[in-house]
Amino acid sequence: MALPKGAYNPKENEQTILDRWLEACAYKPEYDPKESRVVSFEEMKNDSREAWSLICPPPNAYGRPHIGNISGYAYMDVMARFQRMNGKKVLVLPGKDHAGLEGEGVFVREVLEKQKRDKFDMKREEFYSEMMDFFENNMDIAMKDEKEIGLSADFDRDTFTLDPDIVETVLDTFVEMYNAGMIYKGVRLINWDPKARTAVADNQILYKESKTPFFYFKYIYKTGDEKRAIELKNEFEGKELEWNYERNMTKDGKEDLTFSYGHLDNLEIMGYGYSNVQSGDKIRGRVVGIQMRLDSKYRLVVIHPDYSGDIKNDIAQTFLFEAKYYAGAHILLFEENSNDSDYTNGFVIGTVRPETVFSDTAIACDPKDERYKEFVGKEVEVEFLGEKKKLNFIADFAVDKDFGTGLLKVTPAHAKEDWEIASRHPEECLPAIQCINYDLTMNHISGEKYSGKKAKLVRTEMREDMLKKGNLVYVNDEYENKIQVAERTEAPIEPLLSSQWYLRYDGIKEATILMAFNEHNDDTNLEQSREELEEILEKFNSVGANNYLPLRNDLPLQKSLPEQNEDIETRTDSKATNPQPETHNSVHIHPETMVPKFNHWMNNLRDWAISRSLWWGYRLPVWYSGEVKEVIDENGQVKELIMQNGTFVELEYANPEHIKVQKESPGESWIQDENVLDTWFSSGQWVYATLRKHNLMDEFFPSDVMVSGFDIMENWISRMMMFTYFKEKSIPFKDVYLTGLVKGTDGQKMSKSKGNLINIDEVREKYGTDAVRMVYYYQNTAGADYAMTYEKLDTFKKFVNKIWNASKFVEMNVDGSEGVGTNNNLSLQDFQLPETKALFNHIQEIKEQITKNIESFELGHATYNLYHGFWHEFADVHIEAVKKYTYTQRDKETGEIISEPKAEEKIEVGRVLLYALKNYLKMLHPFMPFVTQRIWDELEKEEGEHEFLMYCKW
RNA sequence: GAGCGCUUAGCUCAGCUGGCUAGAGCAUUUCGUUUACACCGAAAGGGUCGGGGGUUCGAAUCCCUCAGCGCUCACCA
Repeated sequence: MALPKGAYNPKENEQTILDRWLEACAYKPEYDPKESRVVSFEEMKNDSREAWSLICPPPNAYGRPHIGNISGYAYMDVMARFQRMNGKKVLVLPGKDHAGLEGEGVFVREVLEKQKRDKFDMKREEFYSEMMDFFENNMDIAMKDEKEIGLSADFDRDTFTLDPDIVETVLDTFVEMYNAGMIYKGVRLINWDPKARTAVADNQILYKESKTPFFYFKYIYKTGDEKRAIELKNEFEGKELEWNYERNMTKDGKEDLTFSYGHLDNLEIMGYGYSNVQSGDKIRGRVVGIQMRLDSKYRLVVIHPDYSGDIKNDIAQTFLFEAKYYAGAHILLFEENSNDSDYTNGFVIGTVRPETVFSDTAIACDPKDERYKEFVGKEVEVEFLGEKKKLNFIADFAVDKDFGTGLLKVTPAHAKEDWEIASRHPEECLPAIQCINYDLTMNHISGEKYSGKKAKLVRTEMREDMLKKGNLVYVNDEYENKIQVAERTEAPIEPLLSSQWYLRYDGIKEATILMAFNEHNDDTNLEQSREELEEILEKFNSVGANNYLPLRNDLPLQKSLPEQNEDIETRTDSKATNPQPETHNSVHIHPETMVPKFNHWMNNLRDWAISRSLWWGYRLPVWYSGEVKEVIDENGQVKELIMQNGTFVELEYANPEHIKVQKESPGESWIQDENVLDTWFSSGQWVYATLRKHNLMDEFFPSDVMVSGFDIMENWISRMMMFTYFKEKSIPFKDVYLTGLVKGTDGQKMSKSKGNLINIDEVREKYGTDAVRMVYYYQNTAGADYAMTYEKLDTFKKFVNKIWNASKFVEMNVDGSEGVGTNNNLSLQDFQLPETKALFNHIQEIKEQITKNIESFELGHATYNLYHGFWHEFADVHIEAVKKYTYTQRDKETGEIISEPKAEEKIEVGRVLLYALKNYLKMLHPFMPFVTQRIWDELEKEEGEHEFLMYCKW
């Protein structure tokens, strides 16, 4: 019964201790610390201890948990052990994630490709079952890591996202949401990867710098006064005029065009080719053209008689410059062309993709743009390449009046931004028309000449054609932009229409914003006030989603967006008036600074595309009564057809003869949708899905804390809140602790190429698990990144050893002493000596600080208190101070005994030392479970002190 | 472009709602100790708390502004 000599050896002790905990089932809520045994499930439920639960975020089960996952376990474990020590019945529920897209990717790469096999040679069932084997194998490895870092979780209840019970819950939710009108199928814009022939998610897109010709083309618009233009031409062609200069404008930067303006009779005059004109001077120049504007005003264009530049090109650029100030201007060059089509006005629009013009459904301008005001809300008939078509003219805040000519062609089928504009103006902009096929050839919508040709080729051909037909104004060949490229294939993304399943967030979104509502949510952060949100929610809950929401259809949700120029004065302190939410129905995010970020995300939520064309995951519980295919019809609209009695008819999403949404097949002839659900659809249900599976809802729901990396706060935390609200009308958890990013040994972001990766086995072996854990906690704050450096590891290895040695000292001084007494009931009155009193007080103070810090999730502070308190106060000050009562004092030179320790004093010192040590061990235990348990094992227990520190009273 | 954050000792970082001479670890220098611990102890040096301005009796801490860096989102027809 004595701690062995020498330094603490973690390797020798950790496994033994871990095995004892596991064998005793000490991690399970069924463990009864009073009787030190495992009770039945029913007994556990009747156990009156307060329940506390934490559901572990499931790591991707295709490999070992990474250092970030493991750091998460360390945080979770502190909380769990702390709660046990405070007498709670604790459930820590671990799990593993199937990681749909990524999981399938890893399996295909790591297993199939190495075996030179192809997914598409396999049957779906065969593929699925092989993958399941692969995952099951990996899950055991992952669980080993969880155990070794000391995570005190109920490993018997480890849950996989594809466990049958979980699948049931997830699919039930899908059906319920569908029935509530929240899940719908619709034709929407997707990011089409033409190389992989699949849709890719927004976050799998990269942006690549590229030089693309930028076309300014004209939608010819006849104003009916072309005759007047011809008269002006005849009157002024080639004449030299003398006119009064009014103002001089110099274009900044590289393009050295100089303009001047003036009047002659009733005609405005614009001259160029003039420079350094003095105010008030007369200007003389030759008329080269007439500029017409959509409001039918005319302007003569003149150049300096000595001008020797490239008139045509200069005028084109002049025109662009002008277009910024005068809508729809058009210039006639008298010497260049006499084709009548050149006398027309038009809407000039810039684009890098003229081939999509055939899909335009509207022309949009900035609502603040005075130039086009008179056209907004009207239908205009325009001409392009000799064809007439009608377009709606709309105003939308997404258009910037200062960019280009301030006009935007709305092409909902082929541009994301346009799709969004269209969704705000469905009447004017929809249905979308698709003119490009999935193989990037043009389809029938683009007319006979281009149909069947590659879109890129058509773009070049159109340049010529537009010029001939008077539709081309100017091309900037030096234009630089960023094009979207698929991350995997590097193929340029083509936005196209395709049918997808979507989840509409209405109702659950408002609920979630309210859940996280706190003092950070002032009016500047939220589109809607708390009152409005509550109103929406009340409506959502009282009438049911189906009545509240617009019916499912393939139109995007109509939504009014706020005016951009809100009065900034309203920003003032709404902070003070915002009521704090009730504790029981709100989620507290730590650190609070993440809340505005969270709100930003929530306010910008769009309908979520939940289907993925994969095999690994939850296949959609959707059934079709016949074969389904997607086509582009004669009007360019993407439609799904379904085989009915031998012919294809249009698939009606609301027709139960065509589609049924249910878990079981409606019958043999019904065909199940090929897609699986996005992984977040299941992880978003993780809290209640796991607790339901284990029949623990009554006891442990809602859970207490969720620990997660801050990088998935938006994707995961918010979805758990939304799903849980939908399904349980409750918060999923009370607190969210966000962890930062673990950086490498050199303080840089960990990456294989930098060679700064941490090998967890190696580090644990060399420094011990307790030291590794301390590095995660020490001086770290929620959400902050931190580096796992060898210096820090070394520091805490030494700290572990310091605890070890100080314990040996205490042991030496209490061993055999009588009357150490009931440590749990000691008070200041039990101590007489100033040194023992001081130590006793120190323990009270530090305990108070540490308790407060753990409860407020300030683990960095708590470990700082512990490190500093144990080492520099307990060991360096207090232990040194009491030594004089326990040592025989000798004269340094002679070696003669000066004084002997007094028995009474020695006992008192022993008592306070043991008291201090035991309390420190308890306080250290949640952070450093192994070494503290090891030392605890050596100490004599008093009544009420449990064999396991995690069940000792805090 | 928008949102959020960071900038404190040579290095890595704490410092929460403003308050006594601004802290820790590592590193550096000096001294000490071998009766818990050399994986030790005592002490020292080292900081215009990114720059500038403001509020205040008082600011690293609050406000404004500038600069540099980082993350996230959106990318401009």
